[in-house]
Amino acid sequence: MDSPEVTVKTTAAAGSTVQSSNSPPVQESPFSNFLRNLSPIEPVKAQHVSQGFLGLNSPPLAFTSPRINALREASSLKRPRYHLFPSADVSANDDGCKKFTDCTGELGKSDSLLDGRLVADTQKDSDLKKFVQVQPDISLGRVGEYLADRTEVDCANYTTYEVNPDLEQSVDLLQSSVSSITYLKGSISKSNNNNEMKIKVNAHLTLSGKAEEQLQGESTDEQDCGALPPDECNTESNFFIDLASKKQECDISAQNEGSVHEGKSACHPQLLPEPFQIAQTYEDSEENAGMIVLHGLVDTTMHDTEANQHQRGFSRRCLQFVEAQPKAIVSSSNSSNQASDVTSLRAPATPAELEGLDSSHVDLNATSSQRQLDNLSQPVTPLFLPRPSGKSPLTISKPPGIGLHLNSIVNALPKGGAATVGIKLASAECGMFENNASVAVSSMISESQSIGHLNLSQPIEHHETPPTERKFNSEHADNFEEFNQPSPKKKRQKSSTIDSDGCKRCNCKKTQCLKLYCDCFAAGIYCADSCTCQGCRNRPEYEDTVLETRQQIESRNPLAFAPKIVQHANDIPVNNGDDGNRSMPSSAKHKRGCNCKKSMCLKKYCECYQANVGCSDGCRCEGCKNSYGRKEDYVRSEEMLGNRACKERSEVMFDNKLELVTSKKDFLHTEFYDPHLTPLTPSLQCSDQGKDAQKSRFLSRRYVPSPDSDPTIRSSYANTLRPQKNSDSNDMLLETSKEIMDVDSYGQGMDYRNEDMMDQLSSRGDALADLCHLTPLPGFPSVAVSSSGSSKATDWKNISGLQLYPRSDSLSSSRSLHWRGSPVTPITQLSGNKNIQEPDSDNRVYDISEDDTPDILREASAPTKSVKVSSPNRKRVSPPQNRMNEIRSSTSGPLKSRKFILRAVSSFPPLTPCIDSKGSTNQNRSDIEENKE
DNA sequence: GAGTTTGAAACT
DNA sequence: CAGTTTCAAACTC
Repeated sequence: MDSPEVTVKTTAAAGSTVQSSNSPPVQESPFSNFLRNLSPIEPVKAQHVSQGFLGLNSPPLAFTSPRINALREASSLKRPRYHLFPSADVSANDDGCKKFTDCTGELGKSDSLLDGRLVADTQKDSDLKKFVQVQPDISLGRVGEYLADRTEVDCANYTTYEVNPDLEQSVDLLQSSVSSITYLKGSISKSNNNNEMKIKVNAHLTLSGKAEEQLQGESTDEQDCGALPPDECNTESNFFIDLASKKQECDISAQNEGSVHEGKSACHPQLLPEPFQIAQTYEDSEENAGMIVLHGLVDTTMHDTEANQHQRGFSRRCLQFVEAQPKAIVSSSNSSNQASDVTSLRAPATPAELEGLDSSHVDLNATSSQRQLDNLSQPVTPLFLPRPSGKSPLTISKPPGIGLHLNSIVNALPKGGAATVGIKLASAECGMFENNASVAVSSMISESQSIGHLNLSQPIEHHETPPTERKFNSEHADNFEEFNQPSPKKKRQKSSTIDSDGCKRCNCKKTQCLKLYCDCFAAGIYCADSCTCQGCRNRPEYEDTVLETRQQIESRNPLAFAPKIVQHANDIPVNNGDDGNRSMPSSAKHKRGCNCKKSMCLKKYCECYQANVGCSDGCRCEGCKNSYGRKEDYVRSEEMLGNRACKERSEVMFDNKLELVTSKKDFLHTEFYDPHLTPLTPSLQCSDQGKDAQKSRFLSRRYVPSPDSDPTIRSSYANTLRPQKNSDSNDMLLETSKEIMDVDSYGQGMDYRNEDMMDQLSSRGDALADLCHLTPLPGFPSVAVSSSGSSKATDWKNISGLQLYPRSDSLSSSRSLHWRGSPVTPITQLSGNKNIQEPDSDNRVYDISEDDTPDILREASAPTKSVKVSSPNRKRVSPPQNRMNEIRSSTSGPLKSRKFILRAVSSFPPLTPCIDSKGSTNQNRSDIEENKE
């Protein structure tokens, strides 16, 4: 674990571009050696395992929990991730959020809320400052950065934070003596009178010091409403930010960097690689409870039953399978010894506080926005993590997903414009028990990404939801739908399946809501009161039954609960739409594909269409006229892309190799160590596809509100990406990063993330591109695995990156990153690596990312896309979990290839790209902003 | 709101 | 794996 921390720092530094000067020695020594010694694959596994289950450093206590808990965790764990993604999406996509907000005033409010709140609470800030003063090294600075990014704070301010001499020293110390570690946690929670926004920030800092020091500080603020605008008070939201996982920090930081704009460059990414876990939980006292958890890493230490309980409390309606959330929560709450808990902030406030601590650099501009957001009460910000490196804050855990359940998507996205983030989060909370894997990943975020809305949370207890909140939620939900779906149909959905809250509501009569026929069940959420189902057993009361049933279903089809929509590597924009607006979320596609015969994929009978995704090669549809993209077009585009991608990649690689080397080293460190933490980030970092982006579609968009609704986002997005496609490697990177982000976002959150990511990546896009090329990470087998739904916690943990998988689709190059996260991926990579330049590679990546299970299966398979995956028949094909595990663990066949790759890479770590990407982000961001404007 | 259509899920 | 049945959403009236 020690090493990871160090690596993180180094990576951060690299990201900042300051790499060479500051961290070089430190960075390389521990990690590089380690990496060199270890085969690339192995390290990843080891870390991965440790993190996943054990929690980063945390003791296995959490795991010790009874089997029952374990089961839940397995499923629940995934869920949390899921949540994470959404949140991550939000956080990561700050820019995107803004854009989104711009498009929809409400959304903008939500964004502003986070920022504004943060800013608003000066007191909190003071508290934070104190905390910070006590331990300057603490990663909190990162948080501040992150916040700053959100608020568009000057980088300089962060730099002060980030560049803590202490940290650097600590790094050195670490090198010299790994044994000593300082662990810090800061948890900040804030509760509002009416609405509770609790943000707990647990920052674990590991300082390699001679002596081990544990600092604990807790501060609790309950200023809330008083300080905050009354609006905020309306809803209760709990944010938990755990900065526990070091590894994740790297990823996050990299991602976050994107958020930081120009200032980033100035800022030095020296922040320690501390894991961040940010979990946001929204509770509608009434009905809705949503939690978003961002875990870079899962701290086992953090796990507490309390956390679980807490969670449950929050997610009333949602099944709680995720470990991550609980952990995060627990960590914040318990933080028994290790961490200092600072509770006080509302989500928004926290960032501000953090910033304030350091230098109060953060711009308070957000305040105005804050107020706007206040009403929302939904914490959009939740997920942000401050980056160690400083410049840009962070990355957000990507949503799990990319792959979103259709259901989840529906729930999460569509309705509220303003609350998009919150909504997403809520959706995730709501339901998603998805597969273990899915949960873990997303998530997206997200996993699959989605957040339960207010309704989701409805616990039995909380049936009562204040009308006001409900309205609020419903409104958001509506917005969401608008985004996702064509305006005309929105209404329909609302009336029928989606309830005011934006949550699904079913009408099952014979299945007791325990089969996939039930949208609620399929989405991993409990049925709500609004459901008109008969004999419903998909309720918290029947949790055991639900879990059992789920397991059964998963046993038959591991991917049953995995997100149905996966992002695609290809970017080819598909505007098939009848509506010009409706460009496809090109990058996304339905995992299994549809089988429509009479609807021509123009009605919601078609799952692809329903998800606002174009049909792909996996579809068996007849007479496809999917407005989001026809199957035919898809196939063609892919063919075309394959060739182009190869060429581009090869070119870029050569150009950028040199530059990348340094950055890569850092990156590798971070990745290896961090992979677990932030599976999502990798994808972002490595988006190979960026290159391919041209070809590739914009999958992520699908998550994003429908183009129609959200022109701004798209436009910015499109602008940034497309124009640059072919030109420079940097451009490529940017594009890729964007895509990645989209993918990552898991759908909804994706866009935002992308933006951030872009920013981060932009500066070092070149490096990233190279890396991508150089280190063909396998897509994300892991993701696939996770999605596959290994219900088991272990799998989930291993897969931690699952959420990422969605992204993986988009990014071929990113594979490397993914690869880290998921051991399995390597296999694919291997095959892919050889042929990085090969045309097929794109496809492969694509496939990997796309398919949940397929990846695993593919392992051995050659680069060629696996049409199979998409084939409808696959439905039940999901690979056995065991197998997946084996694959992950197994180093045999794949390993060889991996080793080969790694060695080559050793000179430049695949990870480095991430850093670079981060650095680049700034530029990207600016671009994005411009586009927005 | 009732009835029909549709395609996924489940079953054989 | 293919074919059939069941199911509930989507859709129409």
